[in-house]
Amino acid sequence: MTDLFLHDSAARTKRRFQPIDPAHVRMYVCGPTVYDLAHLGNARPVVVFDVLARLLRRLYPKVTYVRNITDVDDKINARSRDSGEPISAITARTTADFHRDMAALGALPPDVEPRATGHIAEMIALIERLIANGHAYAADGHVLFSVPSFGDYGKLSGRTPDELLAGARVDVAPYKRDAGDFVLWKPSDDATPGWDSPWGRGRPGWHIECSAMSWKHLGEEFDIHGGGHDLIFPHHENEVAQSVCAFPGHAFAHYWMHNGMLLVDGEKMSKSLGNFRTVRDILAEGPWAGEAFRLLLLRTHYRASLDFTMEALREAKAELDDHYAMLSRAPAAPGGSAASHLADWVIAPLLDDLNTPLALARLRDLRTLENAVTVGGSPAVAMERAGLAAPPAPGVAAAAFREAAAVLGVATGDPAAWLQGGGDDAADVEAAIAARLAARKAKNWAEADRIRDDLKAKGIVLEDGAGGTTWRRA
RNA sequence: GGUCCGGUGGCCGAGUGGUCAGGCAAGGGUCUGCAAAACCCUCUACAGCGGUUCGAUUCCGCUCCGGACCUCCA
Repeated sequence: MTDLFLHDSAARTKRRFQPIDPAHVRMYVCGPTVYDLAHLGNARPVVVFDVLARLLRRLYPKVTYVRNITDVDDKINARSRDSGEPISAITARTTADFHRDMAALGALPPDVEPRATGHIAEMIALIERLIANGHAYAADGHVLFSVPSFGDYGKLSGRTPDELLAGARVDVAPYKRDAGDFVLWKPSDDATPGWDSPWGRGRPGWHIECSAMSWKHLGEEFDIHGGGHDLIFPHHENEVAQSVCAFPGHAFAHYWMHNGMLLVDGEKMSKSLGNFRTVRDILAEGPWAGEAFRLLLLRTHYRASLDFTMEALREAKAELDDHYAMLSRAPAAPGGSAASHLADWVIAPLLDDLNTPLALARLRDLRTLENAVTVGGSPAVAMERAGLAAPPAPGVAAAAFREAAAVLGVATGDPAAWLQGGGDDAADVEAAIAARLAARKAKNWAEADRIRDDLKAKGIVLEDGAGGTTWRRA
């Protein structure tokens, strides 16, 4: 395997990935604020960084992937006020919903999933350091980060503080020394969650939690920080400011990765626009929908914006149908070096800034190769692309497919379950197939076709192959 | 208004200074009792206008269009 290259948002270019410690790669990704069901846009970073985590685990002996849960936030407080549901109930339920939805998308859990409310002490410690270092000040019950105290402020998002202020959409609070200063800690009234602190009972600002949790679980400096593109400013810009100023001499995240936005009808899906669709909505389409949506997400490069359509979801399902059909008919074969070599060929595009669309195209070539040697046909074109001089033995391309697909987290399920699951009439289908076989032996084509049409009406598709008749649900 | 990203064939979507992306859809074919599946073939595009170059879809400039960010956001 060759080197891994990642697009670094801070450098605005692709950089060769050089881990701080090759024996232990560390990655932090911004997780959800748990006050509502995850929408489609929330799923994109989860799936994208799930693939990156899988890839890193293939390349390095140890990977620690941290993704937080934000369970203290004014949106949660507002939700509780509106609905009357206790905050703890909202966050517990929404966290469980999030876990279930992301599992349905085939996303493996992160190694550590810290909760903001479990890291209040670390946040306070961080704020105290910032005050001691002259980068923060208490005012009117608040603690604010002093933006002018950090010369590199704006470097990540590529703006100057002046530019940022030019279009600011908010009124400047009177207790701010500088209009760009942002809140680290704010006072809570009796009806609002709060923790005792040197500045009185209060709660953290939005950005300090990620600085605290990444510090606690990954240290002052770590390899990769990920999240949605819309988080670059202000969230990540402020995180950098907090962490670098709290720990002078440390660079915080070495690589910043941001996924593009998911659009619906050409516009960003967001709660404020009210055009969001939940992951739950998609999962309701059928047992296939979670994996199909995952594939849909990976069919577009992670940094490009992606316009979601139901048609694209159905196309992704059709692609999985074909993948699983191939896997179900391919003979078992030992992995071996031929298979590993082919798997590496599929995985290689991922080393170039996670080029999942190209990797998926090569995965299809593996399917073509296996089909050609298993079912019949010419493997020539796929062979040429894969750089093969001779067709692989039956089962080898399928073994390579499974190995590569595991890195993408796509088509990793049981083929029979995918193709034939979702019903309890399997025995009836088998009986009908046997009856049709008898009719065919007797050259009673009318009866054979009647049985086939009968099954088709029930959503069962028959396929007569060299090895007998197989069936699947449409 | 400022900053940034992008416009690839009917649709989706990689990539490249000069010989192939790929998928879906469509049409044709091989196979099949007929189908289905599989495989093969066809469909040859890079928003527009300039510039650099022997040569530009690829680099540069301008224009048009779309999107994101500018202290809620994945």
